[in-house]
Amino acid sequence: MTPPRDALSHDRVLQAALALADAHGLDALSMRRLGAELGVEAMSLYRHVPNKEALLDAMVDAIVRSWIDAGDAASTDWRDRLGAIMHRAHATMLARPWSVELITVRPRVGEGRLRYAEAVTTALLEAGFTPQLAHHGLHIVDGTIMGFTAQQARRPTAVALGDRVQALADGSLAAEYPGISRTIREHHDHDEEYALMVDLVIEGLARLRNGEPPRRTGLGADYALATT
Amino acid sequence: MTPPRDALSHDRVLQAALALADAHGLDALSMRRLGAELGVEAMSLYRHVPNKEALLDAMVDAIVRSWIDAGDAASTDWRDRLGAIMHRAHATMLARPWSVELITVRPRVGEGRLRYAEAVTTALLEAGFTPQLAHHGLHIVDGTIMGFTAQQARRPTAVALGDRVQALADGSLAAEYPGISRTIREHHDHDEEYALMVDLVIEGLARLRNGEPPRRTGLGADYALATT
DNA sequence: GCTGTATGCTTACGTCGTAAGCTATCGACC
DNA sequence: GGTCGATAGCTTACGACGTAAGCATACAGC
Repeated sequence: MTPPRDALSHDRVLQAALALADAHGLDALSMRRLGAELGVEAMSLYRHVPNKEALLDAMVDAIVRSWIDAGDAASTDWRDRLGAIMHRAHATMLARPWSVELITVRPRVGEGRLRYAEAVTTALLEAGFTPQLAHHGLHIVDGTIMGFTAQQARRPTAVALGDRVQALADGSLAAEYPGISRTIREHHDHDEEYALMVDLVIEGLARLRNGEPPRRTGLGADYALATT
Repeated sequence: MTPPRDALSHDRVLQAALALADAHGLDALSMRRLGAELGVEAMSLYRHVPNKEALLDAMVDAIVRSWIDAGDAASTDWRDRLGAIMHRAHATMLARPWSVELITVRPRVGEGRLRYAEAVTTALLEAGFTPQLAHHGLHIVDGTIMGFTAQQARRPTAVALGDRVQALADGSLAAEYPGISRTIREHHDHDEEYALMVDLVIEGLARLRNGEPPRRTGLGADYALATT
């Protein structure tokens, strides 16, 4: 009945999943609905994808793959190479807010993640970082990208219990939260702020490479975990 | 039938939810199972919790609340105060790996999160940061905590497609991923690495406060998002 | 003792991921 | 050209899930 021209395939399923998440969010991505979007029953998808988990992993990898770019290696300055990757990662994740949750949480490593890790690692190694420090650097860069972006993605939809955010903004909670009340109304350019953090991290990495001894902070205090 | 001594309450439900997640992970936390754990039907929980979302939010807030400590304000050095908070946050999240996913993703702000944000913000303000910079600083600290911890929590369970991680470790993929292959075998103390990043971030913040002009990295390149 | 209110239980609905098996199409070969 | 195996999609079904609606019980205040 269905002409083989619009036959399913792993890639068509993947693209449709990305499109569906883009259009209606991650919660809307059910196998049934995804099938419907492709004019097909849910179970038909299982001919091309082992299960939903694998599909999510493939989505993550497709996105992470776009973080690196052939042009990166052309630049000789490791700072620019790293900065470009970090900014591209940030921009692509924010363009699909649902991806933040997926990427920060899924542990499965695909081709895309490996290539991204490789790009960051070699940039550091070529810049003269020891293997040990390059390893640390990868994790620091990785954590920076994910953490800042997740925090930023969380913000627009942030709602405090009982509209406390509103109360903070108009100053009526100034007694209880004086610090936040003073800062919350600052004008705020998110991209600018991210650029600030990227520079901060890259500069910090440079100092590590140059062997400047890190100053140990906050480890003296007893920060034993208080299990509530 | 049930004596009123072990009556339910919002708090008892919350504690049971935390315990259940601790024992069997977040996926095991269903209303039915949580009820069973309390010797009660699932629907009975709804007398004390509006819905599952609210319960998850309460769990997050209970954990975040433990990140700050009355002792923090005692220390005069803002670096120590910040460092203590960051290390405590890291430790408590890692003690309950399932919490990482919850905390990094949920946008709802409760009492605990507000108090944590307030603690970080006032530490920065009292250290002489401008409100604008203190605001940035809060987000940078927040991003650092979440990002690094999420990345670390993801790692132990990381599995690459077709055991590629194994292949990387024994060097058989050295041609394709030379950088990773060189660094992956480095001995690795996660807490040490986190301490490195905490110091890096705090040092970076200190420089910002002192007005050292950040060096702009990676913004020249075209990092336009490539929508796959 | 009566009654109103709080608490937990029962039943039911719609959704989810996916296992098992059926059917229909099509290319390759005798 | 007729047969046959493989491939792709469909049907049905099961056991979860969150939660809406209404019932039953048990206690507090009069």
